[in-house]
Amino acid sequence: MASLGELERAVMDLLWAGQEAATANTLRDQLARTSAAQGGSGHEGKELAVTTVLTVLSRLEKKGLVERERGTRPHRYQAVSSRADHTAELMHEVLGSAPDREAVLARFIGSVSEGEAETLRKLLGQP
Amino acid sequence: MASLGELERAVMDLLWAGQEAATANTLRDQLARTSAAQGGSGHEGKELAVTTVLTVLSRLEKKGLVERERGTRPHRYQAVSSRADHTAELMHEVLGSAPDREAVLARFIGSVSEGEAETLRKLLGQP
DNA sequence: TTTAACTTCTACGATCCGTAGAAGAACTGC
DNA sequence: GCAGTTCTTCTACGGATCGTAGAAGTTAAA
Repeated sequence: MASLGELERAVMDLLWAGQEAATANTLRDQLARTSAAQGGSGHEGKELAVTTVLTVLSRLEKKGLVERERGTRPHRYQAVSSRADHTAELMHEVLGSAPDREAVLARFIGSVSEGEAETLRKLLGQP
Repeated sequence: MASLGELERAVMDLLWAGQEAATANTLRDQLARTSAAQGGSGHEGKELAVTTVLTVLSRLEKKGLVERERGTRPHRYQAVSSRADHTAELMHEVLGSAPDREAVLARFIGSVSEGEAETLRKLLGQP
């Protein structure tokens, strides 16, 4: 139950990019600008209705990806976890469904760049 | 475009498990047996119509996960790549969409079991 | 207290997936 | 060669998810 739609993903990207919690209106404007100019993948320069953004935010909330402050008047929304955390979690999810985890890891490592391999070695440290 | 439905996944699991290419009928029977007894997740003991299996196989073929021998009379189907390869590819796909790959890897490594960390060290070898 | 901003409810069309019947194509035994 | 059987393709429907947004209800501001 982890897959996101195109607009849902665009919204998450904005929430992950900004450090502050955002309102639906802010997000709507950012979506309108994010953005024809950028190489943004898909959801660019659309003038969306605010209700559209609110619906998407509600769905993201139900999925546990977003939380909102209900206290403030324009509710403020923010990502529950960082993009890196979320992505890493997704990777574990994908990996977890395999009965041959070690084989998967082997293939995975096999096609990682040398730079990243180096990073991984550092992260793994000594036994 | 990588996510699979429940039945699609069950079929892939069978194709990945068996080493030989299988026919729709074989798969149908295996699906009927794979199986109430097993802890199979979801798609168990259903008596499916063969056309149902064929439809699913066609969809998997369109997605590039399965290929079929059209020459033989009952067409024979097999997975294009091993489960491990496919899963590793999926992991790369998930990772690839992130601008902060190293951060993701860090989180990922952070929540890997010690046994797997050991495996990873071996796989990475020396610089 | 009227109005403006904001949220919730409801809904519709598109796509995807599980499911399968109907119709068409090919093989097999006579 | 023909009839019956087997197999494939085409078409379709119902449920779920997602993009999209109007209508109605609620709260804050003037």
